[in-house]
Amino acid sequence: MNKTKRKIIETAVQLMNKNGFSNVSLKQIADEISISPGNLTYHFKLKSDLIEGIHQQMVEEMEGVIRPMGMVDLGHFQKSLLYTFQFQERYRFFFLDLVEIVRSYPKIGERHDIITTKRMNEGRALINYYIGGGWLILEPEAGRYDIIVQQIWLMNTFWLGLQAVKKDQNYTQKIVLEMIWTTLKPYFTEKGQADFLVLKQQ
Amino acid sequence: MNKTKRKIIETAVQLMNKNGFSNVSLKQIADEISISPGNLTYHFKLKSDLIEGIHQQMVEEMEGVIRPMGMVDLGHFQKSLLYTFQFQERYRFFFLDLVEIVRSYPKIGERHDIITTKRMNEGRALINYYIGGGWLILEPEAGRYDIIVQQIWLMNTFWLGLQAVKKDQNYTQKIVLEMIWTTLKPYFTEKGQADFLVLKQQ
DNA sequence: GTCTATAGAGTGATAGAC
DNA sequence: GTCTATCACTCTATAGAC
Repeated sequence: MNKTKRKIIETAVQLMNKNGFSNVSLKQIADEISISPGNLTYHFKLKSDLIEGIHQQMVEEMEGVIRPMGMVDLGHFQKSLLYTFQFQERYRFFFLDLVEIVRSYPKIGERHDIITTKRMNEGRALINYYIGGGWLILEPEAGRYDIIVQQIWLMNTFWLGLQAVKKDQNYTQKIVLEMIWTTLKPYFTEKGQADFLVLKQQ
Repeated sequence: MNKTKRKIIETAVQLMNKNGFSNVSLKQIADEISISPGNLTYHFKLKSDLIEGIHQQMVEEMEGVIRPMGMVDLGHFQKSLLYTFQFQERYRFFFLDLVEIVRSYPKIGERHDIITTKRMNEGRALINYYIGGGWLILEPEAGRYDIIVQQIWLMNTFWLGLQAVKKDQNYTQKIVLEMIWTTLKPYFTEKGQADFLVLKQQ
């Protein structure tokens, strides 16, 4: 990808994070970067091409990062969450306006759906690993952990919205991290409990 | 409020639920209801007046309903959730595009923030009541139930987004209800457990 | 209370010169 | 690869007749 094309995407993301997805026009992007609207059109024939280009970059960046599947301990989950938070802050607009984006660009919706399913499966696999390793208790009833994975996914996906709506209280990454761990707390074994306390002190 | 004004609000809500908040124009509303744009402007001088009018109606409707505070058993929470779901389906657009609405109309944001704080406090009070009544165990660590209230609020506020993003799986009210109850399950006393089983069979 | 007509700004997209 | 110019459209809001 050439320099201008890259710059366009970078600027678009930056403006969307600032003003919200629906409130950024092609002209605005062109002005910010000091190129002509016609030039922008040369690089991305349609607006949807630009949006899909941004999403493509997101996907690559997300996949490109080592999500260490050599699961060693509870710290893996913690690291995974912290990376996700960082990623979400970087593409804030996407998670804040997710519904509108998916509605307006169905292709992105489909791709995101696939990714989501994949992540939920990974989450479930991680829980199984933690059960096997003696950090989490056996599933107390059929489907319990599946529901917990969904809870965590929902919190992890929409917490930026919570932050945007309730501005006064500071719903920081730290709080969300706590919310997510709290979901798992009742299911810790003694070993899990002990390791979690160590993790918390770090 | 006169008939036309009422009709405008009703139609606006209906169109926004269908097409998304940002994708509904004043002209569209006027066309749908077969009045002139000028007439619409007569009833709501500015677009923001219309949006605030809709929100006003939402608030009134929400407050107008008896949220029975004579808390008797776990069924109260269930009823309260089911009413909320119904309300959310009715004003789908608001919860799906909450972030964008709050961003574009700060007045609504402020009002909504106050309501949210109030609801969270109600949630915490309900949990205290359930502890006192022997349905829930004592707080296992300081602040645990506060976090749980926030988890429930987040799930309850953004589950429609989950539904919109993951279309294939059916994230129905039933599933969300289960997600929310699952959050409380580990904290049931034996009495709580027993009463919940009865509730589930209804 | 309802209408028509229109202003004025913004949108995405196209054509063609350089 | 970048520019200018412009089209066709949509949006909110206003003015004034009925």
